[in-house]
Amino acid sequence: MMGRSASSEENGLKKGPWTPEEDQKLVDYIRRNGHGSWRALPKLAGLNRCGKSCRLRWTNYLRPDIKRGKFTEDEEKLIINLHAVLGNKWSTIAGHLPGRTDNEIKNFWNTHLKKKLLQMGIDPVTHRPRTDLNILSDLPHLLAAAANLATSFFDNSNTNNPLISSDTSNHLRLHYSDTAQLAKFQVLHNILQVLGSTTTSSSAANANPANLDAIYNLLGSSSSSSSSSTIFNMDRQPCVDEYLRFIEHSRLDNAFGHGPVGAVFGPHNPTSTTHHHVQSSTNFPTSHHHQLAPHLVDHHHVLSINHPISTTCNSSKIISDGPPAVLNNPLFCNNNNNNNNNQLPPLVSVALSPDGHLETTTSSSLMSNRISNQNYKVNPNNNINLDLSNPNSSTTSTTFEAWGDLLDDETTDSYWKHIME
DNA sequence: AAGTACAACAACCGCCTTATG
DNA sequence: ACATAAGGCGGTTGTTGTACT
Repeated sequence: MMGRSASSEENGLKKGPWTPEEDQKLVDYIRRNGHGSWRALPKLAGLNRCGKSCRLRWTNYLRPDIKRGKFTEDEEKLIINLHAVLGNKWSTIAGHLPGRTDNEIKNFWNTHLKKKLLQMGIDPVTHRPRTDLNILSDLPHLLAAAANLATSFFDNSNTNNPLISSDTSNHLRLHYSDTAQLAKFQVLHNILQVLGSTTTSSSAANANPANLDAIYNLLGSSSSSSSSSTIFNMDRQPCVDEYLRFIEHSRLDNAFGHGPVGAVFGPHNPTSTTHHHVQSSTNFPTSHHHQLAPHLVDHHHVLSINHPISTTCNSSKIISDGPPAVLNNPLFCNNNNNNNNNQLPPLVSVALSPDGHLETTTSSSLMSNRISNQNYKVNPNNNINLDLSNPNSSTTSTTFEAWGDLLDDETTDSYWKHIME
């Protein structure tokens, strides 16, 4: 038995898992008559269930067009991409995966994808590097996980790996020693996020010099173990020094209230009134549900989105009553063209192109266009249409790729310029 | 072999929106 | 304009299956 007790409830209606006999009754009835009114259905079909239970059983399990079985890699990537844009809008996400139900996708996310992202040091809610305060205490584990992941992802033999784009330019074909450095840098990147994001909180202790020393030591010890390796063709030590100076700089900036890093993950400060179901209220999830990944917003393009648009997405009415609060928050913005040299780059950006396309892009593809992107096309009827026909969709930028590109891209963000140069 | 911990997932619950009178 | 019913959505629960000790 699964789920709830199968015993009769006080109203006399059965709950809990469905028996094959019940399934048969439901299927037979709907085949003959359609479901009609769900409330009336159970009686007519001879089922001792509430209509809601019948509807759920039909839509999530018995419907003939349901695809069962393991999620494919493409489906997995698509879910991650859609989640980065839509948040926990499971039904909307399900609308883009034929044959999959929202419930199935939700379960898959909670049991598989969430963990996968966490293991990579990526916050599954924001799709940004993890910022939880345990990250420092979890450093050894994270480092090991990152190294393992990076090693496997950058294995040349793994051609299906989402971190490796289809291009053959050897951008990402790093040697093992470099891979290890890459992994460390990824961890450091996370640490930086933590340091920056906690300096305005009561946990500012995380940014104390002792922690910086610890980080420095971490890298220092590594430098002696692989003396010849370099990071992206640069001497490591100056780079590390620069990185740590950057941390300090960010920290000090924040202390005086004008540093960008510390507030990157701050409140979204929504301007809209309370919306319990954001799908009918704004064209972006609100901070109330923590569904908008702040990094989705690209400051460079945000201004052009600053007009009311009414859109529908997968038949759910979405009305914008002005730009989401985060769009007005420079702290969530890319730094392509601003003076926040210290701000970390967003992994994915949302942009409205001149011809009215709402696009999501990775930090690197903003510049290099090397990786294709999901396109949300706003058609004349103001319907957002996720273009899945894109032949490059199998190489669509994901958080994984974004990380790879993030470390690979030498031109996208002045932040990385600042560090690397 | 038995016990324990965890993963998986169907099903439920409560809340919200939409439809209808 | 309002009340209520119905449908839909997202979060959560609780049992089963499996891996591990």
